Amino acid sequence: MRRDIFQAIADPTRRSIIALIAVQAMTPNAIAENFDITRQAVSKHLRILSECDLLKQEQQGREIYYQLEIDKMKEIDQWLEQYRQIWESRFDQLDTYLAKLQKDKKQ
Amino acid sequence: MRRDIFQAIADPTRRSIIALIAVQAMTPNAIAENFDITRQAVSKHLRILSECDLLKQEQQGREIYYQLEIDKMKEIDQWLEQYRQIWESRFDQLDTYLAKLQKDKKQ
DNA sequence: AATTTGCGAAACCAAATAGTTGCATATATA
DNA sequence: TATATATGCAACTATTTGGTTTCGCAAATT
Repeated sequence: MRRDIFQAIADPTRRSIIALIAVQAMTPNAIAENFDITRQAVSKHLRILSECDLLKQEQQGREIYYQLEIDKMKEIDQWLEQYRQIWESRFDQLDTYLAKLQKDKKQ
Repeated sequence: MRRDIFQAIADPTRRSIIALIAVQAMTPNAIAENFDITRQAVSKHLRILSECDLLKQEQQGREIYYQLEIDKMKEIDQWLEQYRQIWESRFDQLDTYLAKLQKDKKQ
């Protein structure tokens, strides 16, 4: 079973859960109140998010508080870095122009 | 059919295709040479990436050059922004500490 | 003109996904 | 002690996904 952060954030419900938890740690029941799906479905999302280390748990009696592991989000940022370099570069447009010249040459 | 950029980058093959095309525009055949799947499978990935405006096409005779629409990648960056604010903030640790105090109070 | 090449579309398939219901268990509370 | 609550897990289901093979078409090549 593939389980990485990109697959984790692919689901819109999971992105909403991440946004919720980013503000403050919450229990599965409290989270589920914000969605139209069952608590069990939320629990499965929490498991998926936990499996790729996006969440950490803290048990408080019979309640479990889920909290966002914000550092893990940096992985996406790191992946984006290579593309950020492209769009921030002023040579960007030049490259495109050169590629077009290359293609036109073939015609 | 759901089709957004987060679902598009969820697949590792598609992320590789994005990385390839980021360097220079390529034809489906040329892209497929880099993978162990059929050209048709690559074509389906290209369609998915195109459907969420991550790629643009340029026809050159019977060849089609696919190019990365780098601006679209900024959407991910924008989504990350809210979390970047969290991890870059020095109040980050304070918030966590306050949340813990809150929870401990309940015990 | 006949053939090869580059491509997309369609039909099909196995596996993964996101949801459900039902259940077991541990902790609070009456 | 009996009951209510919070949670995770398992079994099941419909849909989506990522791949395949087969096909048709248009552009290049012979």
